[in-house]
Amino acid sequence: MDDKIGEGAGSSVYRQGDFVDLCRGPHVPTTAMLRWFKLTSTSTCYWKADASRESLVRIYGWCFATKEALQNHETLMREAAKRDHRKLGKDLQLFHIDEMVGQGLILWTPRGSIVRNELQDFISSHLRRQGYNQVYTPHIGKLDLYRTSGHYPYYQESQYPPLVERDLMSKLADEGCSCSELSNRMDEGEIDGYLLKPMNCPHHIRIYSSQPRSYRDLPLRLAEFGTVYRWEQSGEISGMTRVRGFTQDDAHLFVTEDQIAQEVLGCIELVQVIFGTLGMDDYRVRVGLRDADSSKYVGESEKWDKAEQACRDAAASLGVPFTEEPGEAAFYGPKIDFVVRDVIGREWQLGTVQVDYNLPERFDLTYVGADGEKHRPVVIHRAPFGSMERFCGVLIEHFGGMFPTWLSPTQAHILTISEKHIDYADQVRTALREAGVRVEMDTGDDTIGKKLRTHRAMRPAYLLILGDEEASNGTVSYMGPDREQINGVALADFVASIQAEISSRS
RNA sequence: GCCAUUGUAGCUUAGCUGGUAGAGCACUUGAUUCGUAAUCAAGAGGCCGUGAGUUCGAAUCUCACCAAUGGCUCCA
Repeated sequence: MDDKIGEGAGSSVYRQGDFVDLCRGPHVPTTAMLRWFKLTSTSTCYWKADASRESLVRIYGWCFATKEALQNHETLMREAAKRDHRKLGKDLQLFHIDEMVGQGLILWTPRGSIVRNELQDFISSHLRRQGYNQVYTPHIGKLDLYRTSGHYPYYQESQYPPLVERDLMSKLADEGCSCSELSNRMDEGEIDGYLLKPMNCPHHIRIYSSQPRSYRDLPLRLAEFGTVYRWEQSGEISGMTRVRGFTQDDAHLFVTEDQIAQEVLGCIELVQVIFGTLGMDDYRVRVGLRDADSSKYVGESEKWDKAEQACRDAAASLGVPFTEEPGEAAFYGPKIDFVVRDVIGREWQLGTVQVDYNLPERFDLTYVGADGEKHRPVVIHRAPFGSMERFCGVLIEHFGGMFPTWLSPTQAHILTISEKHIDYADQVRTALREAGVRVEMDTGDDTIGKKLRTHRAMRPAYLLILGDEEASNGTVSYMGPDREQINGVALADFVASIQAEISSRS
């Protein structure tokens, strides 16, 4: 009780029949209020979340005061289940996870790759506008790089174990080196190996240090859709939202101290633009600070204080409410996270902006100031989408698989009434393709009813229906994203309007 | 990783207390050429997650492993 409830803080006790519960509450005054209930699942958990203790059975259910409220909730949950990205990902052929490839490793299929590419193009266009430089770095790096960055000791449990060169391995085997000895000698830096990169920052930092830098070069903004690998416990892995290999829309901004506020703000504005375009307005802002257990973090306390204050100031200038949460910081610095809620109420951390005084120190980064002296830059880490995998997973659910036209894997599906209309359909397809529209065509011998049923299921932005009427007048009839039907639009007009819709990303 | 549940064709699934598999959709072929959410018919497709064990005999029972789902813990 002492460590759960702080000194002087209030506590409450609830009673229901013979059951007495010490709980923050609130509880309902009486279970008589919960007339309608349904048990939904059972699971286990541990007393005080300690896996070494015996497990307890937990029973989950829904209860409501009225039958209608319960039924409404059930309907809502059924609708939410239909939007599950794991289900839609399979039905709409957006991605595949293969047992033979491995748990938590996403295979992007052609349709899903289109969505990802469109998103990447979208963000890249904003980065160019904001003066970012695109870079590419490899997927592995020497262990020594991560010893310097601090990832190796501080982030070890989240990493795949190091790769050791073949010759070195056989030499160590000849010497009778045991696995635990190997591991110890790697920890002590006697043996080097390569690590699958868990983060992109060390590589980007080495690009910074590859040249002498002047204050005139700053801010230097290095961006990469960088793929990283993290060892997640098998039970954590889920669909696209929690995986072992993922691509961050990453960038590292090398700035002077007085550029921090402005650059952090620039990052946050980018996040807001992106969320705004995609209609994601159910998100909250979290300022992640370090907690009392200082062994989890690298760097000196006064640097942390400065960085935490910078994050607070930036969040405050946003004009949206934010929470400060101790223990949510990265191991090298505090951060501002954008947390979105999915259709079933789960929260996902997507975009993140982190202020880092520590890595510049560890890598001895410098720039020459106007005074001719060497100064230490500050690094801002930022990933407005978080990772392409998680972001696409959340987006699939956000849109229920019905992507806006610019993101839609196939933007127009052409359906013919009969084989008489194939020639005209070909013309329509050519016109759309030349306008850069992604088209699919069904000239098969199914009835139009069947074709509509089949193609609607794939959720294209537009369904075009072509028959005698359209072929003889050079028009199209279509159902747009709202599935309202519009008939007899001149082909050229339709092409122009869909093209405008796509290029404006509306 | 821990606890629980689950694993039958590309998808959704039937298969009772053990006697080596059925269906719908999708697919292929043929017929049909059709105006708004399933045209008709035929065909093909399964070592029942993997490996052991019990048994005369295992999709079915036992064990181990793999994977998924729901939680716990952790995270982008």
